[in-house]
Amino acid sequence: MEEKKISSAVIRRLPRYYRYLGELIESGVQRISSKELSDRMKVTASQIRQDLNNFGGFGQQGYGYNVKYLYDEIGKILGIDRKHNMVIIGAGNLGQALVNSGDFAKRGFIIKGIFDNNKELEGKSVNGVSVMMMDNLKKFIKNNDIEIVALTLPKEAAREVAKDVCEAGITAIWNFAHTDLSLPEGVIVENVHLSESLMRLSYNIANKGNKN
Amino acid sequence: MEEKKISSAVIRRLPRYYRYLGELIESGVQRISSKELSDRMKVTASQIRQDLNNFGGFGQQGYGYNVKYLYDEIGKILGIDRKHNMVIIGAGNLGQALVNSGDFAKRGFIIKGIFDNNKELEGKSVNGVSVMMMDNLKKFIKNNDIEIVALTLPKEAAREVAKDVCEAGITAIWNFAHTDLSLPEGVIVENVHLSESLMRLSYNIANKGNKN
DNA sequence: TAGATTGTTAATCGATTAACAATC
DNA sequence: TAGATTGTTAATCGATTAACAATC
Repeated sequence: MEEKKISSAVIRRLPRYYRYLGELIESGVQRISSKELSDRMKVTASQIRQDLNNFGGFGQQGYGYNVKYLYDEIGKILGIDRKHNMVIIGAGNLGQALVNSGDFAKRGFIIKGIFDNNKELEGKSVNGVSVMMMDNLKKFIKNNDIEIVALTLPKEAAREVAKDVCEAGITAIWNFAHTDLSLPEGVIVENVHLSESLMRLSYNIANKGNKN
Repeated sequence: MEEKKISSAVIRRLPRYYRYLGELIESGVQRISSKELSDRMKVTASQIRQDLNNFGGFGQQGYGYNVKYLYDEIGKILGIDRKHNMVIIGAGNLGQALVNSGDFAKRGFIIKGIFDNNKELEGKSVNGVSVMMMDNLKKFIKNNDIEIVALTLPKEAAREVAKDVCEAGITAIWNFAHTDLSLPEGVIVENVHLSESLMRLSYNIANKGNKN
């Protein structure tokens, strides 16, 4: 108990550590110091040690960190040491692309279903998952132990569906719609706003050179 | 000259202001105070005023902000008051989804081409844009005034292609590959790491309740 | 043991919030 | 003019970096 609150800045960096450690494993590196990792990742060694020590002492003085061990520990912290069942709502291009991508399954995020309310898509097979109609959604969530809902829908529909799935007991939403969702207490939202990302790129193009 | 450096925290918030202002315009609201906007956006009024005043005084004492004017000004700051030509490299599911989406064109990001090195995709029409082979890429970039390259490729290929397009004069990359790109000085990268986003969601699921 | 490198405390830096005078 | 609300300075808070004692 009495857990200290971890800042979101730290959490934002964890998956990046995880990715670098994964690549180190692939290239056969077994131990690494915070200094060496800091050189590769272009962050300070101090930040790496501070970040990790939010969760425990994973290193050893005079030695550094065992790559595989640290990788596994960060995996546990991130909650990817177990499977997460997911459904995609919205079988448009992006929704289908998510289903088609194998990347998420590799990390334990299992796409159990994809939903839409366009009758023409009903039954269409996307990477072996067939598109279902929205009226089956609530029942499907309950019967298939679904934890995460990804919303790849227009904003108005997304707001409605978000409300519905929360009523069905969902507490984690991966939101690709161009809107913020206002949800009950305790429901977690992770937003992916692609057009905002592109605008930041555009800002940096427009202000290139103002680096002073 | 003597521009003060704007922090990336501010830049990250700008597109969100832009989005809220756009919705206010749609619902016919003509003026808004920082207080009122802060209530809607769940940020402090102080932060809104500080953020905006990095770029100029867009409001009026005793009145607030003119919604349409502020919207347009933020659009200019973000560099979306003009068109940006873009190509997508990697005609997989995600690449095709980006081409199929009309959202980017609406904001002035025009997808001029999509490339792959899979011969089977050559000539395939995606939303009216036909897939080209990579050996045409450099020439296409030069002849079509391409400013932004989106990389929707596996990481190894992305690193290579990034190098190539920089040689062809590209200075802005929208990177969806699961890797960081090391690029020449002055080249801008905006990363979209979907699996990292999903891991943050997973972290928050695993640590739900530790809100103290 | 000597050298290396962590874990952790202290110092610095930057971002957010509060306060209020300026002014529409 | 009086009321409202900005623009901006000052205060606070939090995150990052530096330093170093602990220890493998």
